[in-house]
Amino acid sequence: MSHTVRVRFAPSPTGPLHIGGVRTALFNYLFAKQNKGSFILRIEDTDQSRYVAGAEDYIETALNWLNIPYDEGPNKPGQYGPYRQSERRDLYFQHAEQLIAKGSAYYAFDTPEDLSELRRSSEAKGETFTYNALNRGSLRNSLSMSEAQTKALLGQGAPHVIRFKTPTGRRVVCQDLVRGEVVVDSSVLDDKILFKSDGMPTYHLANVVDDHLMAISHVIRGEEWLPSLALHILLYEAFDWTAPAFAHLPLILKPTGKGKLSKRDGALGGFPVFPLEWTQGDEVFDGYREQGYFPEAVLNLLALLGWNSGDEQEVFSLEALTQRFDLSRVQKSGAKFDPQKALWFQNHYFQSQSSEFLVDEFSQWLTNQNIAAPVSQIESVIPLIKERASFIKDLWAAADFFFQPPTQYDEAGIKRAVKENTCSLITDLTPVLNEHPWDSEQTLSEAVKDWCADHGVGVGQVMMPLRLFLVGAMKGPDVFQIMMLLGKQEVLARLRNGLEAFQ
RNA sequence: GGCCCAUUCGUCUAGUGGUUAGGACGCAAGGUUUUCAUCCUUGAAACAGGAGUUCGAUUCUCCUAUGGGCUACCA
Repeated sequence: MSHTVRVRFAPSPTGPLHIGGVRTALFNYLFAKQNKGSFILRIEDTDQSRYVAGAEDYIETALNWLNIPYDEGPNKPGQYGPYRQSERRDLYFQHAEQLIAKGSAYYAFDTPEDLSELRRSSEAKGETFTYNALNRGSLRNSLSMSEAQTKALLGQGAPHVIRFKTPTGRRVVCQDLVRGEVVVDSSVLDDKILFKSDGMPTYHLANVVDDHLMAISHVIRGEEWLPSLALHILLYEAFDWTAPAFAHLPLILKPTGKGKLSKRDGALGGFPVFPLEWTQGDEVFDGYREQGYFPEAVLNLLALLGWNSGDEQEVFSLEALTQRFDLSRVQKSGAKFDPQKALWFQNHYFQSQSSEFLVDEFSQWLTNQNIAAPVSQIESVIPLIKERASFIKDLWAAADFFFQPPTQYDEAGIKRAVKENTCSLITDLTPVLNEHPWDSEQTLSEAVKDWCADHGVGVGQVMMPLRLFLVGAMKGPDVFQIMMLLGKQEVLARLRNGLEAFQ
């Protein structure tokens, strides 16, 4: 096939996009880019009752933050607009009527109450009510009524829907790019509503009409749509249209427990489920961006959920993914989300950032926290603590002692470092430090070690309390590096504080 | 219940009709770091079960089990 590749991401603005949706968007984006095609954003807002203000903006912002922008969409119209389904309702109505004219659809006047009553009584008998060829003849629709009756009802403006007249006894063979052949017997399908009584289409109609009208070549969507695939194939047939190619992506599952990942799993498991923070009422849902994840880390971890390159590479830039992505290597089974691996990816990308970038980001963070710190100090500190952090905010925990003296000393550290003779040792060592020219960590280190040797003192007996007094805990980079950065006056002051605390 | 999809270490996964079934995350042990983190080395850890096809099945087929999805005038 040499057709132009056009794919779409078609979320419903009913709330924030979660990472499953983000992954669908990513796979669509990758497929479009690697085939020099177009990535289209279509907003599927046909359910007015579930519409959530702000959700569409959220989708736009999330795609931008992740650096996977669309080529055509609501805010970047191409020649196939509009890109919001609510703005295309006439199109759907025309096409539904077209189907009726062809005998592939019909009007139905059953009320929701009628239908739920039918479902209830079926269930009571241990059966399932299905609106299809078996009973459509005995329900209130244009198939069971005379033409005059139907016309009269329509003329009165009686509430009605348009249903698909599912062909019976068809063995519908669907081709899926990740699953191969999926066969469904059309007799088990029900006559799905295509057009609702509120004047809006359902997903099934809108989706098929739009994908056709927008010249979509490949439909890449979540596995939750696989059961509807046969219906969609039948709809393309009824319209006499060529169906696009389909690929159904495996679902992202909860890290523990059962079922697909959902909104509240994040709070339970301590990891974000959403790319960006989202507030709903008084509930706040965590976002990767707000947690400090880098977009490239999020993209990478999502890409590896349900796809792999076939070799042992796991770290991919967006460019590399665009090169290597392959629909046929998409996994068939659902993937449990692993928050630990997410952290690992973030750490990896954090470590590969330049010091300049980290200095900028950390300076910004400090400013936001109202912590004053000279840039020169930050520049010196970053290389020393970078490998101890995975997020910008971690840098503070790893480096706070560079900017302020310890206000308390870690209990376990005291136990390890402070012995009976510690204070006298440090007291005796102080003049040595005071007289030292403080020219390099090398000579400083030699001076302290020589002193230890001269006095028959184990180096550890001195190093441990030095660290504790300077840092406040048994952590951090090399003690002499810390001393050089802090400067003689500050070091001596902290040692005095320490001595006071433990004398 | 019905329909559809799936099933390799705890998790994400590679893989083949004959392999010591490979990697990554996590975990454990050791080493480096006179601290912590990093890093390095090593280790434990899997083909859901049963039939069948075959000289031989983790690989192919069927059944069972388990998991997942769908079953709305939601998408």
